[in-house]
Amino acid sequence: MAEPAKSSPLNELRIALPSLPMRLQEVGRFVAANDYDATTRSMRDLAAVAGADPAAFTRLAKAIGYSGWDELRAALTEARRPSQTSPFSGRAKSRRHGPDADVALITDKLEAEAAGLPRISTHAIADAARTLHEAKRIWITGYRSCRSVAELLNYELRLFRPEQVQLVGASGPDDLDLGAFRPGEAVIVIGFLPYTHASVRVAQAAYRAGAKLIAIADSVAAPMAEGADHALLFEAASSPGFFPSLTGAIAIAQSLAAVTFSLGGAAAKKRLENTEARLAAASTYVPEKG
Amino acid sequence: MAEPAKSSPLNELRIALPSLPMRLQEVGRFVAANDYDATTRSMRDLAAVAGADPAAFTRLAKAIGYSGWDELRAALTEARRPSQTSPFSGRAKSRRHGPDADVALITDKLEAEAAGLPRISTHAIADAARTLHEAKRIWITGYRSCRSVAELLNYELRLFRPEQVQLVGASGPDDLDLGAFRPGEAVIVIGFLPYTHASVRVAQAAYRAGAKLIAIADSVAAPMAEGADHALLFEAASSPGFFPSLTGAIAIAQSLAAVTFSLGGAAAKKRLENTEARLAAASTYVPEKG
DNA sequence: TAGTTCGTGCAACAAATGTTTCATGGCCGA
DNA sequence: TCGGCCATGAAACATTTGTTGCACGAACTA
Repeated sequence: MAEPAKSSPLNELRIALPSLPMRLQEVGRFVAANDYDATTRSMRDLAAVAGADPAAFTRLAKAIGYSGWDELRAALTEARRPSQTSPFSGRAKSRRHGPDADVALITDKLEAEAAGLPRISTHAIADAARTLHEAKRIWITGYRSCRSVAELLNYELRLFRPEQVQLVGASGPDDLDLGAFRPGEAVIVIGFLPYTHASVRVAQAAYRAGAKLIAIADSVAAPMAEGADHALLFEAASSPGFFPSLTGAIAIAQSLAAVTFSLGGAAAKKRLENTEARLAAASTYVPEKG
Repeated sequence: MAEPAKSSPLNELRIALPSLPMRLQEVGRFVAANDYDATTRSMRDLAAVAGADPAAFTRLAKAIGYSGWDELRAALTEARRPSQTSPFSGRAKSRRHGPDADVALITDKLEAEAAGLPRISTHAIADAARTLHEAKRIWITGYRSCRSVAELLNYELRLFRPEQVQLVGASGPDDLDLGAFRPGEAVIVIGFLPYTHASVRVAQAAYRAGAKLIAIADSVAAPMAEGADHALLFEAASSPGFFPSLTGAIAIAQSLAAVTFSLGGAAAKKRLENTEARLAAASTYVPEKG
């Protein structure tokens, strides 16, 4: 009993998938991966592309609780209906109690974050990327929740500049790295209110060492942004009483990496391809099914 | 001759409309206004809704240059295919050279990400949060770039449930943790295309152990989302040639943490306050200046 | 080992689809 | 007013659709 929410037909399919016979799993995955074609093409067409028996689709539909393929397809069709883009469009925002309160809370949060993204200064990011491009070495710092942003940046930059990018504190105490800053290098510090002492120390160390400083922060008043060569600002403030939002910081980090890669030109592309080839060779990834 | 650009079937229809017989105009307008149903429902269904003769649809198709209704519908279907991820397709996207190219690139990226955020299923997040709330223990997994999301989630959840949240692989090889999954616990897996083998293994381990599985992924077709109790989907596809976007995943993670905290009520609030007090006492943060 | 169940492909089935034909009715020009 | 033309709806058509019954083979049980 207590079905876990029959929300969408794709969901039901996904949930039931592991307990299905092998061939039904195959066609089920095919439907999940090509749900648009599932709603528009005929069963036999799908079977031909998927390399399966037409009957399998009927059986699949019945296996997950529908009377037949027609009914499943109708459900998929309704789920994809474009006018349904915002099922909450009413925006009643009852906000009172019950589960709806939580939903409204998320909706508000997402909308606020979506609104904040376009406010990011793209020119500042482009300038900062140029600094990164010219840097002999790149240090990245982030503490507490900002550590996740720092690590993402570290990961993406290392994809095409593996030897020159390093996370501060990755291979020992931070203090060791702080002494290693040199002119011609770039230091990225990520942080927002309340600011950690450690991040401020990094910023100061970068300043003293004559390294370029790029601050990703929530305010020009942030201590680590003071005197930074580049200040990339995002909006962290969100629904009161909750953790600040890192969505903007992540968006900045990703854009920064993308532009830096773009500036890297053919050389960066080559490096990235090498990295990807190495990962593929190690069979890190699940092969895509044609 | 000299067709005025056969861009989209809807366009051809619109252009040819005035020169058509009255009843064909009616049907044509109906198709233009309900093109989604035109691609999914049958000709007779449409005729019933439009209050017209089924044959009119065939005649309409032939009147604007198609061999029949099937061919027109196929054209409409292709025109609506979602793989053309750019709803802004108009977008001249000068993209030429110079510094403006980079700026335009970031702007596009941010806009696309902002558009993707409201499409996240808030109900699914609320449901998943309820599962987390009831879980005796919470495991979090993410590899490669998704590790940053996993760590953010780990950080935020540990703020108010320190003893019950753990990053898979944080204290030794992953395999040790995989064997520790138990019924009544929750496992969160984050990943997108290309999927790592490791993340799929975690999902399977969770399934076998009878633990609740929450998948944060870019598609219902993601291997780790199969059979998951909750699938939270975001859009990772971004500007071609660049890394997939994690903005959506971060937004989901933050919302999940926020709602879970909200469900925790007074107890969670108390825990969070304790944690904050401890951090402040260690003078981790720079004091705010009044 | 023998018996049973279950998954799977093939082929035949009835229903539904798109198309065509035909008859009707209105319109315009002679 | 008559005759040809075209638009239109209804019905018959061949095709395609989704479905189901059946047979074969693998996996499991006793």
